[in-house]
Amino acid sequence: MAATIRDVATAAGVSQSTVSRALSMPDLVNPATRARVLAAARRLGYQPNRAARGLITGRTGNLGLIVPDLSNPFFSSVVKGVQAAARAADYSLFIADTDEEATAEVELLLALTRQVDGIVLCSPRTPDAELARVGVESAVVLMNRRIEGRPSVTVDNADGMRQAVEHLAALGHERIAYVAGPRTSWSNGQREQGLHRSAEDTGTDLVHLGHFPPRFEGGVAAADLALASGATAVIAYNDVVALGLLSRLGARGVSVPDQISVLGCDDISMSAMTHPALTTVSIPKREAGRAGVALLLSLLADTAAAAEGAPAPHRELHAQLIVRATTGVAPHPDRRTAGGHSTKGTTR
Amino acid sequence: MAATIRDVATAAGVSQSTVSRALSMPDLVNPATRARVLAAARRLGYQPNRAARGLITGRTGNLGLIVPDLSNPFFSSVVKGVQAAARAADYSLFIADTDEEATAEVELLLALTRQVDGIVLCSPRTPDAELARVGVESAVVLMNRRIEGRPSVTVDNADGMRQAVEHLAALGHERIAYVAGPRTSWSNGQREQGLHRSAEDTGTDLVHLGHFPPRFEGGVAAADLALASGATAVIAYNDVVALGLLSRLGARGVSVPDQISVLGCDDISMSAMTHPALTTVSIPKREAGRAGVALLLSLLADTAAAAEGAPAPHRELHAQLIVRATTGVAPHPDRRTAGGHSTKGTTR
DNA sequence: ATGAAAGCGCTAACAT
DNA sequence: ATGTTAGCGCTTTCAT
Repeated sequence: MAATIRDVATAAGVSQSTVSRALSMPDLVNPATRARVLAAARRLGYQPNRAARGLITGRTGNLGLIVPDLSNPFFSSVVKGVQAAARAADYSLFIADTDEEATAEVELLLALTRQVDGIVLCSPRTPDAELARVGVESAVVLMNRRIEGRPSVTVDNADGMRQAVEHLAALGHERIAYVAGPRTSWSNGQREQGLHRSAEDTGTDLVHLGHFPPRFEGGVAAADLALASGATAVIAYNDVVALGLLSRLGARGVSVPDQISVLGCDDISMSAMTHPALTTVSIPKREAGRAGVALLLSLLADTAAAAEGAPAPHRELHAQLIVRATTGVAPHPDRRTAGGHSTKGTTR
Repeated sequence: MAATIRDVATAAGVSQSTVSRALSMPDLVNPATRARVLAAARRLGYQPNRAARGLITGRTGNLGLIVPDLSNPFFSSVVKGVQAAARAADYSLFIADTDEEATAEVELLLALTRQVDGIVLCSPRTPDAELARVGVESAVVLMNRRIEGRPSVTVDNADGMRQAVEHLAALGHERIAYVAGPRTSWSNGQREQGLHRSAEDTGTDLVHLGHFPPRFEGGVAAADLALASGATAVIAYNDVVALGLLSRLGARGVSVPDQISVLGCDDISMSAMTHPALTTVSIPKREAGRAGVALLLSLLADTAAAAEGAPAPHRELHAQLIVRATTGVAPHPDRRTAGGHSTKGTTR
């Protein structure tokens, strides 16, 4: 059996309380006895039982994180951020993967709530109404979803899309296709809004394709539609879909970016490793994870304020267009100053 | 406050013991009272406090997983397998990321041990000797590392490499370069052994390059050495390194697989998404995760056997060469039956 | 079949 | 500055 606080107390010749205090409120004990206690603790390899502590303090020292798919590189990065922030604050982290199932989300939420002080719910698939109905004890921070009255961390997806459209418009593109992600995705909705607004502002035609599953195969399937649409540039719901586009376009012998430009979103690490590399709208994934934990901790710090009808805190992060040295985005084929394309332009 | 077992007892008009029994030993209570208890529990939204239960049963119902880097796609897949298996067995999962730091590994091991029944330690970076010194209460299963007397799950890396070499030899390659991974990696050691043995068996020249960091940049850095080595085929420590090779070779205008063949290892999902797709040695990552949990659970089931000097259980999984439709591997440039290369062969 | 009571390891009043 | 006591929510004897 592992050493308990009693063993340490006996070994140090003091009472349990003294041991407890020596460990968690060091200034309240005599330096000499504290030293004795610490020595005994180390000698016995004592590790406090956090479950027992939580039973009385009401705080578990654990946080929970629920994500749709751990093997999706987007979520891996978020998880990494959450994990780092949790550890820095001396919290342990429960992680659960729902396999994209909305029902598993509520289930896990309920199962976790008793074991943690707070939960980060990442990119929830559960409908707003149902999510509102779930009453959990723990503090819950939503990530990549905004619900009025709920703490949340989001990214300015619409602005990210605006940057993308303005970039393409500046390069002379007049007709842009968007390969849409899942209908139920909040992020996709935000992105569509941003696209439509900035397409209008820049006087660009926007062709809406999909919805497609947010995977490689989604991009493969969308490629032919994108070509047929007459668009000279395609924006994909995310980088993985953009990679699918690149693959299918390559297979059809269509050159990127010479014949058509491809733009991704998320800035997963793979997006920099392809030929050509992807121009993409970078989402600060790790930062979002950190921010989620920070929000959670602030919520836990003053539960009083939370009980009062204080407005739910919300943190919005910035999305940033990334253009790489070699990239899948080029000027409109007819508007290039360099190369022999200008002739072609006047021929029309 | 959340409902406790007392609240349920009061609501159902029975004692705490009866509620407890109704929930965990259903046959020991009268069906009628059980129904009453369950109804009350549901009505109050009762969720048992697992920490309190663990305090008395000595089992936490939690498992721990320690990995070097969550955002590495290899580990994401392993995590996914562990997570699924844990959930299926009604265990919650603590996950910790060490950021590749060996010291963090021991630290986390110590911190986790009190909160979990068992731990999967994935691809440990800690030296054997130090790892042996760490005495943890919980059952620990090693993954991707074999230490005598310790339960572990490994993959037959050497055989995977043998398959790769035999494939290349059959295609006529006579000189193969290996871009080595980290010196301290157990897997890399296994792979090197397999490579050397099968190179000898097939009468192939093996050129050893590196060690290189197991990242994209590692492959980029190794590409020029590989070209200069005179090898007609390169095997990379893993797929990410192989992608780095592809990138740099492409930048130098070297055609893959026409001029040089590239082979990866791990079968991360990205390996199927490139142009050309990677031929790779597939490691059953999810399966390894599942196997780790299975081993852990069997260990927990009969702690008696574990206490007796029963041999530490070990599970070895199979690695499998994957050749895709379009791939980065082709026959030796001089030995191709199709195309105009045969002339070139005789010219020499 | 059910209830009463003890106790898991720990912290937080309340003494001293 | 330290010790004593009660009790967190639960399971498990031991009675009944």
